[in-house]
Amino acid sequence: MNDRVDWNDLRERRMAEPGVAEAYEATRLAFELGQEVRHLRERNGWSQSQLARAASMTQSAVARFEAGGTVPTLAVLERLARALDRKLDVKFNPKADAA
Amino acid sequence: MNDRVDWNDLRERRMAEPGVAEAYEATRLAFELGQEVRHLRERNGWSQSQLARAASMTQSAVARFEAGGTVPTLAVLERLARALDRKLDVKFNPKADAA
DNA sequence: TCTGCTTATAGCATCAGTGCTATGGCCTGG
DNA sequence: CCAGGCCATAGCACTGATGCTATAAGCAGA
Repeated sequence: MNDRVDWNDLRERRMAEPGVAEAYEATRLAFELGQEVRHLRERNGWSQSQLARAASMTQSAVARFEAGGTVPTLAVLERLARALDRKLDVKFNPKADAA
Repeated sequence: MNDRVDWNDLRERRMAEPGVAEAYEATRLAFELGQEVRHLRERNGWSQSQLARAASMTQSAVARFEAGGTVPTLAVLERLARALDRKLDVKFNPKADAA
């Protein structure tokens, strides 16, 4: 879906930067969250515009987010979760027993 | 420990604003995360400075965060998780079966 | 009491995420 | 062929989160 995208490059370049191993994780997380949201949204048969409305944001913001174009804010994630009728969970789990 | 703090006020006022129910959640989450980190940190017998070093940030940033002064970024949470030898988990769980 | 370590805040600069608006490309149904 | 809906991006302004530096207060311990 994103072949000539520009953010893929951006992301890859970001994750390649030296000493940014942690940032890499954040970027990866952002990407995964984006995919999850897209998944949930499609599961509900909603368009980006609809989700946007439900989450008090714009279609462009949703697109940007789903594409992993930015590392989302907790506030945004919260709104999306609400819109998707989910519960946003953020926690520090022991490495071993991953969730 | 934060009696004459200023952020408590700030936070409370934030959460009181009308139509900011979602933002409220984010603020609350930030607060809880701050407490959790503080807890973990103290459990390890570390000072804010030490944690800061380990997480590539400054003592002031850690203090601000622990006090719930700001809604943290995923990047920061990620770094803190690493420093505390934890795994940052962010997910959209079904409301019913809370985590 | 002076020293040193710890936490709480304050400014200030900078960067990144969001909102908003506007396209462009794609597809599908008139 | 045109209209309309959907998604990907762009450009711009604004706001908020961080980093950095410096300082004040509280608390030992020498």
